[in-house]
Amino acid sequence: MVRDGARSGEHKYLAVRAFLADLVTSELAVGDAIPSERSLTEKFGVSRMTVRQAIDALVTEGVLERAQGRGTFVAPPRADFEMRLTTFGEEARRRGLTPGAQVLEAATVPAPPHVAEALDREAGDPVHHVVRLRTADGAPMSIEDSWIPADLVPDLLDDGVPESLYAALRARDLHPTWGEETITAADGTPDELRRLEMRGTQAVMRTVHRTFGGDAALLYSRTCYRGDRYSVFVPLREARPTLVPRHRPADDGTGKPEHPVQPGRIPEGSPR
Amino acid sequence: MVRDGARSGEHKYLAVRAFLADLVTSELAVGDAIPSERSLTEKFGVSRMTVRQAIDALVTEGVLERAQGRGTFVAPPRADFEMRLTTFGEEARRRGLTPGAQVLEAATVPAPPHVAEALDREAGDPVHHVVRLRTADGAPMSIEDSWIPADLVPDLLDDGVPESLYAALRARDLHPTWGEETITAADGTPDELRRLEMRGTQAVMRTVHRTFGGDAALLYSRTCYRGDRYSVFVPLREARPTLVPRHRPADDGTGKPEHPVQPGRIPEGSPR
DNA sequence: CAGGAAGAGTGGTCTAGACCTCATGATGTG
DNA sequence: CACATCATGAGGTCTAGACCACTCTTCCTG
Repeated sequence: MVRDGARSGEHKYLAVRAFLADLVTSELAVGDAIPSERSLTEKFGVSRMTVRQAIDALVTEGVLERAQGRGTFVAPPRADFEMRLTTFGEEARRRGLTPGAQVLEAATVPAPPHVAEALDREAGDPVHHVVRLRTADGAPMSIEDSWIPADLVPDLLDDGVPESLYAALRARDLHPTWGEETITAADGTPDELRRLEMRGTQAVMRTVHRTFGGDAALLYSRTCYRGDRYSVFVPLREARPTLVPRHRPADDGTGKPEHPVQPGRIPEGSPR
Repeated sequence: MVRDGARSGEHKYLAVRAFLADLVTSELAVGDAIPSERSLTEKFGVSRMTVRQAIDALVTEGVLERAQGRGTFVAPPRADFEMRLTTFGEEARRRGLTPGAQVLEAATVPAPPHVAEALDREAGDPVHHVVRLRTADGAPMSIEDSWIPADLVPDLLDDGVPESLYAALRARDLHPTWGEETITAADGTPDELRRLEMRGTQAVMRTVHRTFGGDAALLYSRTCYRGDRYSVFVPLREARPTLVPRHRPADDGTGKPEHPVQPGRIPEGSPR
């Protein structure tokens, strides 16, 4: 897991990987070939399996592509436009906009039932609740309702609302590792339309979002975006038949808990 | 690449992989441990590196999880709820609904400019154009505008509109491998609202979609979903700093084309 | 009984080769 | 000049070990 991220020479394959990563970012362009596996073997004085381990990592990350008989090449950057776990601020800056926020509410409160369920806590457990109007280049973009379990970051709101909730989490070693988002379209409420300064149209995009890190749910949020100013881009993978494990056998007593936070289940289904 | 999918004994690591995949689907439950690497070594009479190659594949697919010092375990099924390249019909059935379709238009026409651009063709090239009202359990769900290059499937519309466009593509060995989708929320037009039988609300979710297979764009579609009946679930990966290749150096003449269809570029960005 | 040490078993990294298939360009040959 | 052949070099698979790092259990000691 790489404890401090410091020394890259810990493992030989990491050294090779680092060399190749640097090559890709500083020397090569898309479509260029990297040095052959055997030449890397000599350059680093390692065995070919070790070189392949380094290359394999970059291939599964989508940075490189192998072509038998021809070589290994820099892959076109899909990375650029994949949906990722980012904050409103990071995303806005990436698109060349200046992000802003106006705090509408900020308090530590007992978790309402639906929040508790989403965060895998008990109803009534203390959670930080922040409501913000997000802007890009000064124009209102979305209204964001966020909840964070208070025990993870007790002092989150002590000095006012942090610029970035993610940054605050990361500062406490709570690194977001994955998340999920459910998107719907709906008519905005009069209050929302007013806050978002929408006039011609009234359609908004609503998202329900959860962020996970380590074993726990870190953040639950509901956001309402201006329909006319916001779009979401989603890459789709192949729908290959997926390996699905056998169902848990009637949960006999021997249960090994493992995986405390079972993903999914909340969204999309649950009509009613 | 596995040509026919027939012989699984071609490569030893594929045999091990197949054994483990079968184990996962038929014997093990989430959280169970698979046999240790060394015991698989004996069972199959292969070296440990070969066993690891098989396990690695399943780990990167998300089927298994390694834990140093403890073992390798069946991972919880994310697969279940990832956004994938599916058709309306498959998706509806997966949610327990009966899909239906009413063809509003079907013709082979010269590609309008925006369609040509999306499909990476010349404007005016012949494309099949199909407009359908999609229903689930009889209730209108969406209006779907689809374009497919005519040269890929010349006889697509000869016997009426196929039940499933994807199935028709697959039948011609044009397997969709990946796609992209841009989602926005907007007010439906009066015509759309009427066709979708929407009364209380008028927000719709619009998606612009492209499907790719092999080297070519196979399908371009614009769909308008009822906002009150449709939602999209998106898993989010970690936003790790991505390796970005050096920019193409002013495209000197030596250009190796490669990668004919450059992904993205159309959606989301392009403000201007 | 509590705490620590040792051992066993797991995955993680690594070697120094081997032979295979595939793509490509040079070399002949008709 | 066009086409087939072959050599070269790339990645793909595989071996039979080695030692390391980590986890868990068991057993011994205080």
